[in-house]
Amino acid sequence: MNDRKRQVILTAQKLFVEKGFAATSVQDILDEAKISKGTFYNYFSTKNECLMAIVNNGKDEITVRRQELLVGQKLSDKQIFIEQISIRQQVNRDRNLLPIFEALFHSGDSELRDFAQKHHLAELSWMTGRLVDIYGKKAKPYALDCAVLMFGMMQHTMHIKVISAADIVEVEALVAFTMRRIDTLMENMIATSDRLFQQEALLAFEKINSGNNITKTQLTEQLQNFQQCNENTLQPDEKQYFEFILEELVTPNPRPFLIETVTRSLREAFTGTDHAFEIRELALNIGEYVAQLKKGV
Amino acid sequence: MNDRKRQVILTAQKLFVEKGFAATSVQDILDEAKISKGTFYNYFSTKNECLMAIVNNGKDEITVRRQELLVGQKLSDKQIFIEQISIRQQVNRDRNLLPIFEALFHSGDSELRDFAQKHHLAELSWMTGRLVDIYGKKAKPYALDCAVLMFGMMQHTMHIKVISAADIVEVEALVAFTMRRIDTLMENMIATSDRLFQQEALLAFEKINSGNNITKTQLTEQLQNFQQCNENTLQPDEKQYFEFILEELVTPNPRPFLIETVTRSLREAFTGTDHAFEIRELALNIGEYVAQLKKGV
DNA sequence: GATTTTTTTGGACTGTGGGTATAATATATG
DNA sequence: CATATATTATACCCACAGTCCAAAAAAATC
Repeated sequence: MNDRKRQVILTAQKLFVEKGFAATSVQDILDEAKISKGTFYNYFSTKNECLMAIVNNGKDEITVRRQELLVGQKLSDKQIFIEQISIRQQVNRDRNLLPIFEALFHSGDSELRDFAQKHHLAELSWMTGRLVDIYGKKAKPYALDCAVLMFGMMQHTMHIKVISAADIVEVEALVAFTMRRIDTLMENMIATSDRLFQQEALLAFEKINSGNNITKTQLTEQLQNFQQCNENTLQPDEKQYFEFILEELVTPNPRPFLIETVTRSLREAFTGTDHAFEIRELALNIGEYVAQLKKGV
Repeated sequence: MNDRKRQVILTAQKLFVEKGFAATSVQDILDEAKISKGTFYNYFSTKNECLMAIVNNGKDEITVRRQELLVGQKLSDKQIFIEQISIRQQVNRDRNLLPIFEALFHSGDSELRDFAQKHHLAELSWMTGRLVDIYGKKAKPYALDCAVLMFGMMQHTMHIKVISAADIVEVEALVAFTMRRIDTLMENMIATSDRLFQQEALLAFEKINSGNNITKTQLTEQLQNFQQCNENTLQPDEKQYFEFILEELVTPNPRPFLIETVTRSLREAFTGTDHAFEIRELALNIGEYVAQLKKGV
């Protein structure tokens, strides 16, 4: 993805936040981004595709930040989970993605609907896994139910808060409140063996979230490529991050923890710069590879 | 509302169910209902207004059927509540109102948004009141929270069931499942004094649901009017319903229970006939008046 | 039955917005 | 310099919401 295209995405995002998706015409985007119609339709084949790019962009941001939150923490830490959930709500709110995202579901366009559904199910699948991390193996048969319930409670409570309250919604307090509800529900559901979704459904969900595999070769190539392209502009200390990660990757037994920590620092160093996008994409792939590493062990 | 307009509403509804709101053009409605553009825009000033008429129509149906369920039952009966909730889900599903309704929220049009919000808040307000009926006075501070949570859980679970399951969703089982969750949550929230919405919010909600007042004069006029208009076509036993209700209304102390029972029978007798619409409107007003009666006592 | 009023008709017309097509121009790449 | 690719500007097509209006049909009124 080139700079120009990114610029267009950011412009479109800004307009969608301000005016809403439906109310923003392609012409508005052209005027604001100062590009011609031809260029726009060179980047995106439809207005919908532009929207999907924005949503994907937000999704990447969420994924990376969630990975980073877990660096050096226990998977069973409830507070971390609360923060991970909050990230989603915050990013969605900052970018006004909530209404946009919801609009996808109910748009006549089946392409958009499928896209939204896939994202939604991926989120539920992730939540289900995390709930098992937190409540342990005995929670597994009820985790999908609880994830669905939790998502519904949060989403709706947020919605009502937004439309009924004058004051700003404290996302993390809201998530924590919902989490306390899940504490109660999970215990009760285990005790009474009461659930709605069958194990089969869970399996179908698991498939969805199997991320894109990435090989060591692909990853090192990406890193080296970035290094070379920016050889002259990179600060010496910034270069060190790359060198360390590359060295660690070729080690017979790369240490996941170290890679994660350094990657996080790397991303922090580049936040707000012109390279933020590319670095995030790198971080995403590094995270993906590290996850594979951990699974392999 | 004349017959023709009703016919148009039903046709539009059918098309919206089949193709979705956005994907149905006004022209489609004209063709299907075999009316001209002029007529359509004589009835509704916009396509949105047509949609709102459909939604209101569904709402009336729900309200009347909910009233009828309570005839001769205790307000605290949990099963009745479950059925009342199920009615909403069923009517919405039959008429495909769910996606339509949700689409309103996220449409660029602020008029539609307000309309949807008002309906939504009214539903929450109703649920809040019913939860107090069921769990008693001590539940009052937590009833709004629980209503919001319950709505969110149901809506979302339904959504996931629909998009993930091949089999038909058993609405009532789903509602009952959610109700068991609320049993647990309510008890726990009371025990821990844990809630999110403040009392003020609840007061604001209560205002919304204060129905339209109706006077005894207005009601009797409506009843007599219908009687006269259909003097020749009404069966003798059908006439008896009207006569009884009218007599009971002028009594110094009308008995709510009797009026409700007879009204229900009246509506059943007319279900599926050409007068179903008008009778439902009458039943709605009778229910409203009876509610006032009960409050006064 | 004639007259007036209301409703309906159907088509022409406007404006907006998504998307296509294309010839000319600019920018990079080798 | 030459060739490939990206960008621009503009005109154009189509679908659709909504307006306008004069004529026809239907209903109400006398």
